[in-house]
Amino acid sequence: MKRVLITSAIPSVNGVKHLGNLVGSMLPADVFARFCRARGYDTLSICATDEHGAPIELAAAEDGIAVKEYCDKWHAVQKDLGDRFGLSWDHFGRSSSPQNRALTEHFARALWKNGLLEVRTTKQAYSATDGRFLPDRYVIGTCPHCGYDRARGDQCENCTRVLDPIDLIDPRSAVSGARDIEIRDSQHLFLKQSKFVDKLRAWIAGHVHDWPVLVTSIANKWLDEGLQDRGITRDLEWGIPVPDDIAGGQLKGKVFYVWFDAPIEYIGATKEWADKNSLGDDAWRDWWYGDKAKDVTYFEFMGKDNVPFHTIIFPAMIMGTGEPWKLVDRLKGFNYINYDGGKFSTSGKRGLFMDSALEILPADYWRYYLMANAPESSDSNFTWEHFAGVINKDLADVLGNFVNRVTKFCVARFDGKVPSEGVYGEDENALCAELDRRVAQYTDYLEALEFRKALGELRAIWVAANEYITRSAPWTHFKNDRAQAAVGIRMGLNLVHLFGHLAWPVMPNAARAIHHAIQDSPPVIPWPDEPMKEFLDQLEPGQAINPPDVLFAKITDEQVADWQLRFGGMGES
RNA sequence: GGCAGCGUAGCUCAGUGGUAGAGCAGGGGAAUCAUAAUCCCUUGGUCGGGGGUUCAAAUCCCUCCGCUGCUACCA
Repeated sequence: MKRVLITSAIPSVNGVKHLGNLVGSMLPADVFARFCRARGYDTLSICATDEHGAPIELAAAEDGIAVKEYCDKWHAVQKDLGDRFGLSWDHFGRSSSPQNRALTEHFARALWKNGLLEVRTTKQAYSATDGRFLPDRYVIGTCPHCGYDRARGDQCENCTRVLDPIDLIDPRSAVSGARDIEIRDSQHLFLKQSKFVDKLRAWIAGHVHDWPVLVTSIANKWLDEGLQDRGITRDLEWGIPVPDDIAGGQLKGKVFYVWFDAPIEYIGATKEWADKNSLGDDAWRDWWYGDKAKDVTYFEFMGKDNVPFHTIIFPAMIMGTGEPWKLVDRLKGFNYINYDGGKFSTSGKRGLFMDSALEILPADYWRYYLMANAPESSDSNFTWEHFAGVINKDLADVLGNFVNRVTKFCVARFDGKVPSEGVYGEDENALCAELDRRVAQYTDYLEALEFRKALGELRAIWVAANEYITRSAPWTHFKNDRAQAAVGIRMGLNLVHLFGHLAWPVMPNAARAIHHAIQDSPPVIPWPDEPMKEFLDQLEPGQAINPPDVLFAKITDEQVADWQLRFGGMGES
């Protein structure tokens, strides 16, 4: 059986994610995972919260709670929102887990043993008032180039020049405002990325045809600019401590850089999953390690900001262990979705976040819209008018109304049972032939991770059903040829049944409601692989149906106006 | 500054050498089962500007303009 491993870039634990975060990683990963399960593949879908890094430490401090407590709280919130969005992870882990700590230590030891890590002394900003080293971006001061007085230590926002905290005039702590910034020596571990350039280049060259241009161009850009060795430890309290047996204990009290342990958490979370279900070590290792994992196809989903970490640093780490860990096979990167012409912003609370999205509409509305307009070839733009137009036309009018008109007619004229009279003729054969093509195309697009095109094809399938029922016109035939009307409605009901199957990866709840109009559905609604002539002729005549209530309520102009007001935006960023 | 992506119909986007496309919006018609939902026909573009290669360019090359992103301690 085909084995498919799916990971989505792990979201930072701090706060509720916005729709931009969702559309580039978690949502497409879930649509694909559901599709794979529907096709009967052996599928493992993994995500987690990324719980390390200076911003998280500082956010906890701001809330006046311990970092552990902060992470517990927001992990639970994100898990709950994921569940409510229908994200069907096999496991939603935590990068702070003991499993990830053990694996991170393992990776570091293997890299150390292979001579691919080295200790270097770096100059770091330190504030005695804060009692801590400050990451570059947490030192602010006056830009030496343009005089902007709130330049960050890593870059001046005003003139965009890249800076070093040492360059700043009148430097101060962004945490406390303290001015006692001094530069101290600090020792850190560096990953000798420069040793991997040729290997990485060859590996990436092998994927120019199955990765998006976006991904290979970002990866090659990093290689072309020359890979610098990268610091993989930080002077922080919260994180995975560097074990004493590395570098003779010189790094006591330091933790690994968040981007060192975060990708390892894909593996860590898989071990968490195995442990939680008492499956034993082989259960997780067979997905990731050695010969048993060779038949696994590994898919990663992420926004473009994550691409360098997944095409350069993490692969270098894996290659550097010299151990047979799985490298990604298919890397799907996404651009950004903008909100009313500006950026989504977590800190600026601009845009639409997962919790408020669910307050106003069910998850499936968002799932459909976001995948149908996924930012695959370039950034895309969310506007309330466009959103309402798509939902109303595609979901309410084309799909929802089809289900409604067919089931209502069946109740009114055929006693709410699948009619038995008549036999399929030329029109039905032609429809089956068309749907054979279209369903195959839809399937191919999903296999190819072309979500926007896939959903366009799904929509075309719904349109084909409306065209058929118009040609078939059972409401006309009913008056003098009941058998002819029965054929149209029987096919109509079979089409509704088909829609329940086809929509499930994208809209699991709506798909279930549609399927329920015909009959109960299994937990995983399987993919309709058989010829349409068979699939669309399988409902038992005489079987009772359950006409649903309105499946998709239309969005009114008043709602659009209300939401625009409530969620701000309107072009300002 | 450097690099990358993008620029095609009013809007959102397909289209990598061979007669400019889809959906939505707009216009006309049909139908009346249905959430006034559907179906058919249709208006609409010198493919960001300019130059070049070619029998042929939205597509390849050069150049300019615009938007967006990245630029390694924000993930």
